[in-house]
Amino acid sequence: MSRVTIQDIAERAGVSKTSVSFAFNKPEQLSEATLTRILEVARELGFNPDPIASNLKTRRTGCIGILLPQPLPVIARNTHTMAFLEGVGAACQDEDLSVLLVPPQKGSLRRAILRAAVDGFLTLGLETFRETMQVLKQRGMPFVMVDSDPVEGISCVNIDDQGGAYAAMHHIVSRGHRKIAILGIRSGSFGHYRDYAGTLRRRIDGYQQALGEVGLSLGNRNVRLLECECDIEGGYDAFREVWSKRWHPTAIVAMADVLAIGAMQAARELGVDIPQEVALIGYDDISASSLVCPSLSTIRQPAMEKGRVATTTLIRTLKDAHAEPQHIVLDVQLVERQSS
Amino acid sequence: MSRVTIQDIAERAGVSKTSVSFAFNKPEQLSEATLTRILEVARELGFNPDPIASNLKTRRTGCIGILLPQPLPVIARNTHTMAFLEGVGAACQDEDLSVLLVPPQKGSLRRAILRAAVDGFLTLGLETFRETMQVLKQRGMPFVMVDSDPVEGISCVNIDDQGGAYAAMHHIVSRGHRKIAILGIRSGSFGHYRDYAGTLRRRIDGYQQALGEVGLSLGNRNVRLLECECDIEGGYDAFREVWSKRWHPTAIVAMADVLAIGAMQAARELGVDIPQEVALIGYDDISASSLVCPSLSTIRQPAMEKGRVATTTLIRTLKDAHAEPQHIVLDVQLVERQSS
DNA sequence: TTGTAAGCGTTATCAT
DNA sequence: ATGATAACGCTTACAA
Repeated sequence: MSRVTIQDIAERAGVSKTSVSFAFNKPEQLSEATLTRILEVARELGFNPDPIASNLKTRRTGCIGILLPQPLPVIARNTHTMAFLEGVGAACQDEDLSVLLVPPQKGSLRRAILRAAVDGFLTLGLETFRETMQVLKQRGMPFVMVDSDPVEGISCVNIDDQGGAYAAMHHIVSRGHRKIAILGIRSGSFGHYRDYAGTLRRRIDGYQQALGEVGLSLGNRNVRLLECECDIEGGYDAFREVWSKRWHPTAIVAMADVLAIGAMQAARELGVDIPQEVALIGYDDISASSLVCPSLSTIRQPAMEKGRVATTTLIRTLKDAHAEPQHIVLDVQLVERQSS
Repeated sequence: MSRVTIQDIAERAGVSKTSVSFAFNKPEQLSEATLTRILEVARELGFNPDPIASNLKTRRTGCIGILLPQPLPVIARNTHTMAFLEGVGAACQDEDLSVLLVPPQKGSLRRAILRAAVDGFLTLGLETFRETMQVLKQRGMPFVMVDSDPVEGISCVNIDDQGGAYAAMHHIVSRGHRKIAILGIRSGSFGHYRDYAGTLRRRIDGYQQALGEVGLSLGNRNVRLLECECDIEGGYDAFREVWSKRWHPTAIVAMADVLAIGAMQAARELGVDIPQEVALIGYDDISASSLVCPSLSTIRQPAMEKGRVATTTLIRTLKDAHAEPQHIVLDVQLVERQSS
């Protein structure tokens, strides 16, 4: 028993393929009699229009892709990304769009982009965004970049990364800390923070700015950067590593709450008191941050809002290819809690 | 400037469409000379095979759909689901599959299923699984059901819901609690827990079993069920509601950790001590549960493993349509922490 | 190694 | 209100 097609229904109902198509897409064009007859036959044979064929013809998939910088398992572990997804979902609901998660294929985003059957892309915190942009443009597909460096002529949604990082570090140094470990996010420029781009770059800049105001700097002996896998375990490992050395910081500034929370766990295990022995501040304000003990000071960024805004921007472009590209920057906010 | 197709490349390179197709899919079939020429031309014109057209012809999309029982924003808020997704992602990586998140469209899963361009589905905690199964079968698409009632002839992955629920409630009653509030998950059978199916049904059964052993029962005056939206806020609201009444439980058993954590927040705000005044136990063991204060007793279920197993099962079916349907049940485990 | 030609299952255009 | 027919852009026997 091979696949039932529109053709089968047409024959069986004694009408043309056009009519069958109408029955599903523009029922109002059909007389009630034929409509019900067609639907009846379709139900009998268990027919439904093939979405792929339909996609090909209409050049629409009803589906937007989120281009992920890392494999799905890593992404799913990051609460902040999930909050972003929440916003995306909210914006998609009204338009009945589905969301395709597009991680790198065999390590290559290029492949992944070229194979994804979607109407448009959201890119999330790309490092290699120059190259990726190229591929996206080549596919001639609308896209909105989130957490990358703004680019002329392309819609971008960002948060005030530098301002937030400045606020975090300022908070720390203004409390007198002068021995500071920064838990960074491991990236393609591993070991070379000077080569950072996008979000990472701006955050480092913000940290540097606040450090500079008290005569410190990342090159300095007393300010150290560790680049971690961006999950709880990454932060956990980082703290243990830091504490295994002779040099101990009096404060830890993490580029993500997940890292801070991991560090907190390690600290607890090692009997290191937070905030007495080490002050700790994160970035993101994920929902766990207010729940942990001690509660985590952090920089709140509107992750969900970011997802929502990026998605509505994309949808606008989807509907009107000539919509003006937007550059949007969302505000962040220092949240002081117990960990600092 | 219209879309560049395989035809254009063929003409420009002076070869047939076949050869161009080979260049991208079976390069080894081509002489080095023609291969490079074709690729050269393709690069020049910025051509890449259209995935949708390719999907139609090959009847493969390289994409599996996760059928979600609720809108995406709700799902994204649930850490447990995200852990599941982590497992799905892990299993997809090797096969270069993407994941399409398929929430109900205009409230209807049916519509969503029929429009999704995927190779197979994972269903997640469906309540109306009878009807949904029907639609899935109609589409003739492989699928694996997760967290539903097992069905003959269809692969299902479940956890030992009843055993876990029994363990949770047993833990509570064995500590002497006789006034108990259960925070349930709001479902289609709202207000009628006797109509529950699937996971909810089995958990309720497990609770009942343990309650029965000490002469209690859900119908009882001192065992109350509240049905909550399954997120932190839902648990928060529920606790406030419970505490606003004259009747106060000495223990709260939540069907999900997110609910328990929400309740914990409300308790803190109201100055209610956990576990002194109320003992609290959850279900799932999401990552936040070990981090909150007091840390949350719960039933650990292998969410990620569930995702991984379900996905590999689906992949097996994808590769061999005649693979034996599997019924898999994963174990759970009581985790005693401070909240009880 | 490369070319020819027949689909894949729809939708869209233009008639009638 | 309904039908004939040509796309949509690609893959794949089969032939050369």
